[in-house]
Amino acid sequence: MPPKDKASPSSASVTIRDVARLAGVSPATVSKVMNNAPYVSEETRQTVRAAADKLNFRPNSIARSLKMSRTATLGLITDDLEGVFTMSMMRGVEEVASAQGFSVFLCNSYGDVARERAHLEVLIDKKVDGVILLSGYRVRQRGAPALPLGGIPVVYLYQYTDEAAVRCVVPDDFGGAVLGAAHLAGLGRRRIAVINGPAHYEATRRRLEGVQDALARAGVSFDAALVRAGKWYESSGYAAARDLMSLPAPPDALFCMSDSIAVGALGALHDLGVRVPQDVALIGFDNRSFAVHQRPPLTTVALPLVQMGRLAGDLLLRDIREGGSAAELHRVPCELVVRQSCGASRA
Amino acid sequence: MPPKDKASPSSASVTIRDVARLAGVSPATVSKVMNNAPYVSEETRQTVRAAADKLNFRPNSIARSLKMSRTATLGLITDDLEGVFTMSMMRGVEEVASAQGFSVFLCNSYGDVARERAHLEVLIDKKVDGVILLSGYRVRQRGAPALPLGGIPVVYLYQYTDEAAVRCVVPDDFGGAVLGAAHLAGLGRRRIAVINGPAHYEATRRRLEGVQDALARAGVSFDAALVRAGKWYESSGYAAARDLMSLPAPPDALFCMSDSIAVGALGALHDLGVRVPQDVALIGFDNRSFAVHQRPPLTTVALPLVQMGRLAGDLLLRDIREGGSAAELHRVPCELVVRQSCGASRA
DNA sequence: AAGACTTCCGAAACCGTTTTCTGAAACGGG
DNA sequence: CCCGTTTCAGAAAACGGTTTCGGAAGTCTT
Repeated sequence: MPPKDKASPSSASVTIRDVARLAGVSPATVSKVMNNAPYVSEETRQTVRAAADKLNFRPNSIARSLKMSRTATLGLITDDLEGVFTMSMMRGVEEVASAQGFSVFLCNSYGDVARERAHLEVLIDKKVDGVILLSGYRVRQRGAPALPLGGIPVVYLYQYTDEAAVRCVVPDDFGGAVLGAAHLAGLGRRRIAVINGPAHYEATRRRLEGVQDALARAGVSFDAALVRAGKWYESSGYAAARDLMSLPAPPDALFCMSDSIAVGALGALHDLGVRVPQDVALIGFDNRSFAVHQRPPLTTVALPLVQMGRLAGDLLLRDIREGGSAAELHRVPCELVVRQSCGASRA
Repeated sequence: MPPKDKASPSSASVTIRDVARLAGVSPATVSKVMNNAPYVSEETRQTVRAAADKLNFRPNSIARSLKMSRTATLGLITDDLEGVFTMSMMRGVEEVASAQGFSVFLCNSYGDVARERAHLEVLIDKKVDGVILLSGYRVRQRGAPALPLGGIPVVYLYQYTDEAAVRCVVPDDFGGAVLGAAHLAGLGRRRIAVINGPAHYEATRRRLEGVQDALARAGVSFDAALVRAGKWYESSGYAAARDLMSLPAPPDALFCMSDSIAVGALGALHDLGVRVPQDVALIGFDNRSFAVHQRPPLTTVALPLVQMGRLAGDLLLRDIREGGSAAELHRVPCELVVRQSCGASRA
């Protein structure tokens, strides 16, 4: 009996009017029970609900959005979808967003301003309730171009900006460095060298300040002759480590500002025949996935990427809910993950 | 003069009626010129356009979607947002989607069926035009749960399924293995061992068939005693390599079915004092980011992740446009990237 | 018993587009 | 000069929900 239309449970979309008709009430009433609005009797509630799920009714959120002008939708624009830190942060925001019933649009700008702007316009047109600008880079981007945000809340993730009234969430580089340096000092290391990233990064500056602070507090002297700055990559770490170890009084610990640098340094130490951690302790930064697979496994300070993503999502959702938008800078604390390259194992 | 409303170029949303009023025409006409519909004079076209961008008019795509019941929106559900292969595939689909004016919703199911289902329902409610189910795992997922797709097109990415009328795109594991094995054979290797992944993976089976095929074609005999199966991880590669090299007649080449396995094997060979590539050639699979940083840099067969993503996006968009949906399985070809672990350098 | 609330429900307007459908004007052919 | 066509423009009806508003009934006060 294919002609019977009763057999198919739904197929073409069933509207609020359909369930109203079946329940013998008005569309308005159906709307009210679907939204748990007051002033509808328990009896009709039951009737309507029964009708609704007999018809397998699912409210059309497009229609709802049109009326309410809220879409329960976020935009996420990243400048490097394939960046090594990107996906963990994305996981954080996706997690809190979907937990609160929001969906997130994914946009990749490839670091191109025009593309970013285009994405943003589409997002605005699609009436997202807020957007997160996520940078896969560490570069501090001062004076970002004024974006055509349609008056919706924005938060910058892993990115600084000078724009007024936007929130930023970044890792607490200073605190992270303190953690690492204190660890080294606590293990008895006294000549602590640092192999830093490029000088123009905000992160490197703050991390360096962090080790200085921690060392001062621990009573070990900081030797400025023991710091090298270079690139974030392995080769840079390799060269710097060789250089440092050829000093008349070589260091007994290497604080590397990235895990990549650390594996480079590890290679140099290996080539030089110096033992890690017996002769020199080695610590990295970032907690990249390969850190655990080094020999010895790398002690490192972890970037709180997922937490940063979660915080960004929470801030944005709160702004959406409450309308506020103070220009706060949130530094989320790093975490020390100790493995074996410093000579101490977990308690 | 704050009371003047003329100063602010837009602020509260300007609708099609506003520009109609300013242009002195009806809303219908404005709609027509915005969509380049025929039967409107060039003169009014100009007038309307002028009014539109004087008012900075941006059409409300929610309203449009409501009427048209097409949202220019895709859903992408991944079971492992942080998976090592996920983001490259995502980049591919984002690329083609946004190039064609589509936005993509990002959903992370954590491999949890209930969560996947929940996401899917939200996507359906949000009236996405199609969805991509992206698996970060290699596991073949036969008989996936029948999902409540609301009659919209779906494509499975990096994932097999038995469901009717859905498209799948996966890498051509067989062809990739042929590439690698032929490379080894062409370099004169005769005793080629393979360190495989778990036996229950479709990928491992096909890859093994690939090397057998290539070897047969190259006239080098395939020794079944020279294959080991294990996990995808380094430790597995390490153990297998040691085992293989302790044979009375050890192999002169190791075909590792993942780059992780290969670096494990590389470690074993190093510990054993056998030289790579002089004594034994080593080839990996996947082209992971760390492959290039090995010593020697790893020759490997690259998974065509971005291309797979692009293809999935193209297929889906085509289905959306044309309504078709044949259940095709697309195997996209892998690519050999030769570095130094096999003794041949690039031409 | 009359008035003041309170509860319950539905008619209708609305959100901002698109799309008929109708009609007027211009045009062209015989 | 009259009668098809064709071009152009607008009124109005959707699309599928939410919300205001008013009316009807019921419940408490005095």
